[in-house]
Amino acid sequence: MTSRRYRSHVEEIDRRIVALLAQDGRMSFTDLAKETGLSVSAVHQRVRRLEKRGVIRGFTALVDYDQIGQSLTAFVSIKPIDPAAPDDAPVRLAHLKAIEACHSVAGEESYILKVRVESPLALEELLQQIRSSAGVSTRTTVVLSTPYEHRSPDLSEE
Amino acid sequence: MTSRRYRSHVEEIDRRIVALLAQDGRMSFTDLAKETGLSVSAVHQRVRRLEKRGVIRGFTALVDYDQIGQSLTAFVSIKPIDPAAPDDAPVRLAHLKAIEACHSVAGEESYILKVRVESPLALEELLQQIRSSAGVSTRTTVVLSTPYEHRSPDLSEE
DNA sequence: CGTGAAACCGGTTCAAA
DNA sequence: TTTGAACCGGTTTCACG
Repeated sequence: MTSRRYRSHVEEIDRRIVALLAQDGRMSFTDLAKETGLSVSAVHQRVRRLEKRGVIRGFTALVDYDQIGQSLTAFVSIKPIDPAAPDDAPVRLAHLKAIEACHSVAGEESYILKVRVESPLALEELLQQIRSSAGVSTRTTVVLSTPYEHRSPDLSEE
Repeated sequence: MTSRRYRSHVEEIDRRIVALLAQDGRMSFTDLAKETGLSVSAVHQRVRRLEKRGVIRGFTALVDYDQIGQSLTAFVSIKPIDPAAPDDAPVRLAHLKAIEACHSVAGEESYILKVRVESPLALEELLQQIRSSAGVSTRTTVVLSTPYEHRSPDLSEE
């Protein structure tokens, strides 16, 4: 153990497992066992525990949405029109399937939404739905291209 | 087939497969076969083809970074200090592991970065590295909480 | 929390249509 | 492109340390 800060051995292995599964979500328990030096069933147990604790929230396929018709991505920042009204935008917007993510943020606006739609027309319609559903004004930044996305942070040192 | 626009049967099945794997990246081929009405090996072939075509770019575990020490998320918008200089920010920034995504965008700024770090101090250091590596000014929006993320768009109608 | 063995189930390949 | 069969390898559970 030569790291500057203390970290228990089990945490170290769990981080390793998480990093490996972030890199390849379908890696087999057999391969995880080889990489971590544990037995297959020990790794199996740890992954189950990580899922139950919510450290691993699930597994997903990374999809190239350009190739399946959802080729317009945008960030939509929203701001309540009535600052006194209850701030329940996330719930009010949850039914809109085009919204991939919703982040509450510090700063001028209150939330940043990441949205994916088929076309500029679909974006226009979506923005109207967002404004009327949540009682907000919107500021939209259209994505032109994405050099990279979904890179997994380095967990070896924190 | 009662959809308004034409779509071939194979496309329909591929979309179904993609949607299912976006929902559960570890779903077995056996279950995919049941859901799609195909045989196991037919589904197997289709998934392989989707991976080769790049429609499925890979598989990953969805990680709760709060629980593993990367608890500060932020969006960093960047703008070149010299607008005449070559615009190679993505390559110049690629070595910074804390940058999870890089989007080229329309509007006031040229790129939006999504970053994850351990602490405010680490964010400060990262911003300095971004500015010096890419020759840009930065505008940072700190994420306070994330009501939802990684929701898969509805592929049934596009 | 770790292990190895046993039983089971899913992945992968193949020839055939 | 599809299928089913056959084989192989991974998953899962178990009793034990």
